[in-house]
Amino acid sequence: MGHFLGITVNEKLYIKDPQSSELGQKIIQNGIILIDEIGFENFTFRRLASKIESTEASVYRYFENKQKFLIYLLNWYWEWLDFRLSNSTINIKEPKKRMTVMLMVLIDAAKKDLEVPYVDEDILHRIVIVEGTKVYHSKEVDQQNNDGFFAAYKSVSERIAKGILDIKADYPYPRSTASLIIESAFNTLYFSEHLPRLTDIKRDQKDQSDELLHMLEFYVQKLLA
Amino acid sequence: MGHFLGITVNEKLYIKDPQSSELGQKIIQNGIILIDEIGFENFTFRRLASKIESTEASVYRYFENKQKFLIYLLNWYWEWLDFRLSNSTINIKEPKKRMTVMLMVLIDAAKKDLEVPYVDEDILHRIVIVEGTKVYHSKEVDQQNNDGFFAAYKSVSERIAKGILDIKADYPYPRSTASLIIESAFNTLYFSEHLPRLTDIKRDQKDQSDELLHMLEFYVQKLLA
DNA sequence: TCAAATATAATAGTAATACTATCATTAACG
DNA sequence: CGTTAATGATAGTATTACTATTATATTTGA
Repeated sequence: MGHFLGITVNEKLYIKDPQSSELGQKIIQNGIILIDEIGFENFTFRRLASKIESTEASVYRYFENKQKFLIYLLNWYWEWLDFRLSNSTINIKEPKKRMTVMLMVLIDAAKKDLEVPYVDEDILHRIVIVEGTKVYHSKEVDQQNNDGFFAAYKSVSERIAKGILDIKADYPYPRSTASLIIESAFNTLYFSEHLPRLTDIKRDQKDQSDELLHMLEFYVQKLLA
Repeated sequence: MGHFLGITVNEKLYIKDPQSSELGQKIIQNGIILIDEIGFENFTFRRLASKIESTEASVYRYFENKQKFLIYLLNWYWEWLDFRLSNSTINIKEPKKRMTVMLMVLIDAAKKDLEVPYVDEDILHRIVIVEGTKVYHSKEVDQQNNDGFFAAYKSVSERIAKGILDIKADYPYPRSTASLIIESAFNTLYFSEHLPRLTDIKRDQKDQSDELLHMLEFYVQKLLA
């Protein structure tokens, strides 16, 4: 079982729980840094092992392969985000206000309420933006979905869908719109940096996340009008 | 330069124009089929060569590597889609009607108006849905963007953004919304098949693309209200 | 406290991948 | 008819993605 204040990751994603040992935590910590630095396609267990001054074989004792490792990290992120979404809205009764807070948490503009020493959540957030959709766009998606690899992502999505229905109970597309909001948030952050012609949010402006929040609120408000 | 009724693909994406020779066309045709069958991660030039009874070295004479090959195929698709969007709306003056037609073309519900013998557009469409976002989510994105690898995609997106502004000239987020529409359309088709809890559109229903069209029209109508 | 179990390190090895190079053969072209 | 261009055949290299084996250090618990 996973550790540390409740971030539990699907057991099928690892061979030996990396949160349970020092080496495992170093793998997580430096894996996040390395994937962010060189990108997932260039990332190898050999390089990671060398970075942490361990061996390839040792890393393989924790994770079957780098794909599972990435899914593990993303799962960790979605569990963490799901916790933060839950935690930050627990005392807010008004549906629209709840939605605003969820959007803030989603784009990471809210302050962190759960810190784990071996996970840099900001770097992990970047990884989720860049590599997030790769894991379910594979030939193994159906098998992996059966194994519950995407449960945490679906939980986040359903939480937002529920927030939509709380605002407007007869809204016809809560799930699609929830996915749309999540993907729009991430795409905007990525596009503003790399493909600016695909978005209206500028990278340079210092209140970028304000602008993004306004846009997402605009979407929600218009769609649920 | 590219061939066949105007599908021209960025020259930097290939070493030798595959549309100009029989072997090149076989590479395109069977490459599409093979990627669809086994997925891009399992796809290799060796396997492709064996499928077309040629050699790895021969395939490498056309494309530098499989990543460029995928970008080539996606580019081909975006050029083709851009042409169809343009072609199918050229005589429609009413902005809302134009948008509807564009949405229909986007989800492939409209009949084809340009057929190329060595490209199965339906299979290619599936590849775009599954592998489409992988190409720009890489460490090379900025260099590749400079080289114009995503120009065709941006052209499609801008065409839709323009369609949005034609309906409502002061709409604040035309580009983001255009991206959102494209990605929503593709995600819905993928999710309905593999991660149905992330969408409200069911796979089984026989009028699936009708439902998808309705949803996209709902989005456009609400957002531009 | 000693023996046993466990975790990691060190090393080696294999099959597949992602190419590059060379040379022979065929087709096409002027 | 001779030259050029395209493809095929074959081989080779570096890297990747693992698996296996043995040695050593650490922890545990009887």
